[in-house]
This record gives sequence, C-alpha cells and structure tokens, in this order.
Amino acid sequence: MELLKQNVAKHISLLPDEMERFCGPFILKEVKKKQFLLKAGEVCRFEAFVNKGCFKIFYLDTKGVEHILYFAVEDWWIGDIDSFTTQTPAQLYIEALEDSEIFFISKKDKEELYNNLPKVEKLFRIMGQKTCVALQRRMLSNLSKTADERYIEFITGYPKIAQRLTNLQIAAYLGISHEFLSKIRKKIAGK
Amino acid sequence: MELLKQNVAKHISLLPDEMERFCGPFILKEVKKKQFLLKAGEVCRFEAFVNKGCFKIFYLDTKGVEHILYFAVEDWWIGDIDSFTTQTPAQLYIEALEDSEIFFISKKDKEELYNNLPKVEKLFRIMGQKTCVALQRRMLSNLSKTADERYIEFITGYPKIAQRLTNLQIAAYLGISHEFLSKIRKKIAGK
DNA sequence: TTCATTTATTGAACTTGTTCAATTTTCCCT
DNA sequence: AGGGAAAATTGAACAAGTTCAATAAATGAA
Repeated sequence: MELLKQNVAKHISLLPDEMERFCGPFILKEVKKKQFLLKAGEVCRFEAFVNKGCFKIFYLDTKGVEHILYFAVEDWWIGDIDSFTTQTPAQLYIEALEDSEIFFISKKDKEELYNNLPKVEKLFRIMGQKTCVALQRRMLSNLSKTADERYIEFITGYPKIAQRLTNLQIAAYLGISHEFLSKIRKKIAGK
Repeated sequence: MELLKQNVAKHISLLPDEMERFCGPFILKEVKKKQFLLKAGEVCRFEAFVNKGCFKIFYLDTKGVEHILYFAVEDWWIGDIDSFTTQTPAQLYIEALEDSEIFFISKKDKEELYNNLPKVEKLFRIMGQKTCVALQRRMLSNLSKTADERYIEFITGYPKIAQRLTNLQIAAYLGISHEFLSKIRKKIAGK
C-alpha cells in the first residue's frame, strides 16, 4: 500500500497509527482489461485508488458516442463523485484499459473514516479542490483552444499517459472525431 | 447575514455559537457594477459569498477573447480556487455585472476557521464536491452537445440568471460567437 | 502463425460555427 | 427627453470539424 500512503502524505500529515487506520478499510482488487467498475444506471457505492494500470471514465451520449471525462493511471483516484455522493444512478462508465490493481473503499467505510478520523475531511477537501482546479483548466482549454492546440497540450502535458492510449481514446477525450485527430497528427508530423 | 447562514446550513449543521464564530470573519462589501474583484496576474487572497447581485468569472485568452467559467448570483460563492489555494497569480477575472453585495473572507481568516472550527473542513469538502459535479456536467455537456442544445439547456436550467445576462455574456459562457447565438435564437423563435 | 478484429489513415462532401462588415435596436447617462 | 455607446441582428464568405466510405496497418486470441 506504499503508493496509497505516499498519495495521502502529499496532502496531509498523519501519524503512523492514523495512517494504518486510514488504510484499514481499503481492499486490493485486480481488474482485468475491458472490465467495468461502474456502468451508467448503477449506483456508485465505492471510490478507489489506482495502484497499477489505467482506466477511462466516460459518458455515452444519446447517440451512443463516447466522451471521456478523464483517464486515471497509477496514483489517481476513480469514482463517480456525482452518483457516489447522492447515491443516485450514475451517468458514467468506468472501464479498465489495461490489467489493473486498485485499492477499493466502500461508501460505508469511507463515511466511517470521515467520522473516526477528522483529518480525512481535510484530505478529501484538498483533493476536491485540486479536482476543481483541473476541471476548470480543462473547461477553459476546451472553450478557448482549437483541437490542434488541445491535442498538443495533452500529449506534452501527459506524455506518459498519452503513450498508453489509442488515438480513438485521445479523440474521445479531446472532443473530436478520430478521423480529424488523424489529420491533425499528419499536419503536425509534416513540420 | 441570513442568506449566508442558510447557505451553510444546507451543507452542515452548526450550533448557534459555532455559526456565530463562522460568520465572524466575513465582511460585508458593496461592489458596483463593472468593478473587478480580481484581475488576472493578481494573487487571489479572498473568497466571497454573493448576498446580492451578479458576477462573471472569466478568462481572457491570448487573442483577448473572453470565456466565462461561470456566473455567480445570490447564494453562490466566488473566488479563484486555483490562485487562492496555491497563492500564485490568477488567470481569471471576477467582475460585477450589477451593483452587488458580498460577504468577503480573507485567506488568513479562512485558514483560522479551518483550524478553530473543524466542521468547516466538512463544509468546504462538501461544497468542493458539488463544484466538481457541476463542472463535470458542464464538461460533458460541452463535449456531447451542439451549441443549440447547450443554449436551450442553459436558458431552461437557469431561466432567472439568463434573464439578467446579455447575449454577449451567454455566448461567452456557451463557447460560441454572439453572432452565432443570435442565429440560434432566430431559429428557435421560428418554431 | 494465422485470421479476425480493432485501430489508423485518407479523401470527398457536408455541417457547424466563425469572421467581418453593415444596420438596427436597446440601454444608459445626465 | 436626447444622444452616444453598447448590444443584437443579418448576410456573405470562410474555417474548423464531421461523416461516410474505403483501405491499410496493427493487435490479439487460438
């Protein structure tokens, strides 16, 4: 559980005893490639920390087109915060893109952590702030930049993640067709 | 400070004494129309609760085009969470669209609240979650819907706010030119 | 290794949204 | 109430991105 502990320590400082109590309710799970952790319509009763592997968190629109909200690799958290907090049916899918390992925590156990270990409130308050910042930046990037610029921003900002993804997946994240992404790549390569 | 107290009570329950201690550091400020609370380049040293009026929180891109991240009316919070938490120069502007009233709290006072009143961690943890949910929904809406659909979604989802805004502002929020918004409105009207 | 499936590329026609410029309408301001 | 500025509308030409269809390349399972 070293990676999880390091992740927590980035945001708050816990005593050794507190860290053990924090880690207690997390369960290691293996998730095979193409396996779903969540499908739209289900209620999300968990959150998880990615210890190994890669996931996509996406939305299927009314025409069946996939739109990727984010990719989660090692050291990222996954879950549908909307469904999880309100316990209503999810609109999102979470699918493993590689054979992966996660530390899984149930809604119930997470609530107990909040009650028993007050610093956990601070931890998730800070993590929530960082998520907001990331979403805001992505929103502004989508509002103000062309597809070419967003593609370059993505592959230079997250080169290691980009390498692990197909262009279909990157296009679904950037909000463009994969054919158009292919043309962008050609244009860039010719420079 | 009734509106602020009601807003807090929506998320957590505080004893009367705690509520008073929470409200203590907030200062009522009047903000005239067209006045800026924050400009890009400045460090955001405050957060505020809108008691009356309306604000736009926006980004100016490299070409000088304005992109609106959100509008804040009565019962909303404002601030640049990115600049505020990291104390680095803001990329955002916050400008009053009407004569307004806010309850203002400094970075320093907010940190003291976190230390002296542990429930405040929970309050802002929950508010952060809701902000994430809203940003996620907007992101997915922008990825999956046409400008027409987003316009209808906005004016039906926030009819009271929409009434108070110009079409220039709505276009800058939807991520389209105001000329195109004008054409969308014409098309819709002719139904 | 092979065969089937998925992914990537390309071109042509099309749709969505932009830009620029001109005109009209609305809104302030004193 | 009048005049000036900002906002809204409209049209025409243009650019960005999509769709469809066909082909090539890469991947993966038996």
